Amino acid sequence: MAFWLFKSEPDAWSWDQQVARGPAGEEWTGVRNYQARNHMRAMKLGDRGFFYHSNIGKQVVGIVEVCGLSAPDSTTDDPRWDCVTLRAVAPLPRPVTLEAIKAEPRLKDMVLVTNSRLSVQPVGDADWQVICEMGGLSTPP
DNA sequence: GCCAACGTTGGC
DNA sequence: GCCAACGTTGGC
Repeated sequence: MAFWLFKSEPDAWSWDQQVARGPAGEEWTGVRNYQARNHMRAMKLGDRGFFYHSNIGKQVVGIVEVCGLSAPDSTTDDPRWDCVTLRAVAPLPRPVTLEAIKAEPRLKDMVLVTNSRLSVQPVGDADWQVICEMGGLSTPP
């Protein structure tokens, strides 16, 4: 299983809204960046991801699961853009802030730190564990 | 609100 | 194919 990180401005789409969608999930529309799209195309059902609030909060707030493979993005007619479908799995008992991530030496190579503009990014297995523990999940769901 | 970093576009 | 101009993102 692979791990990812999805960024969203809570003004546009928040963790609470994601949770409200329930097990059916919601299409992760609006990505207009090739790198981010390619990551979504590489995702498999059951892959897990962090849900990160950018701009407001600047913290990882929850864990999502890929429940629909990459498919044409319904919010555009441009055939270049795809999106996956995500469902909420669990909130982090203690959200992990960008500040805390930057302060953790083991996370210095995270894409979130090295390329802050990429909205869908891969997360290494070790980094996943570290952030889950920082967030209060000793056993990731 | 500002601005640096980055990605994309389009003229040549 | 290069690169200047432009637009967007996102931290501060």
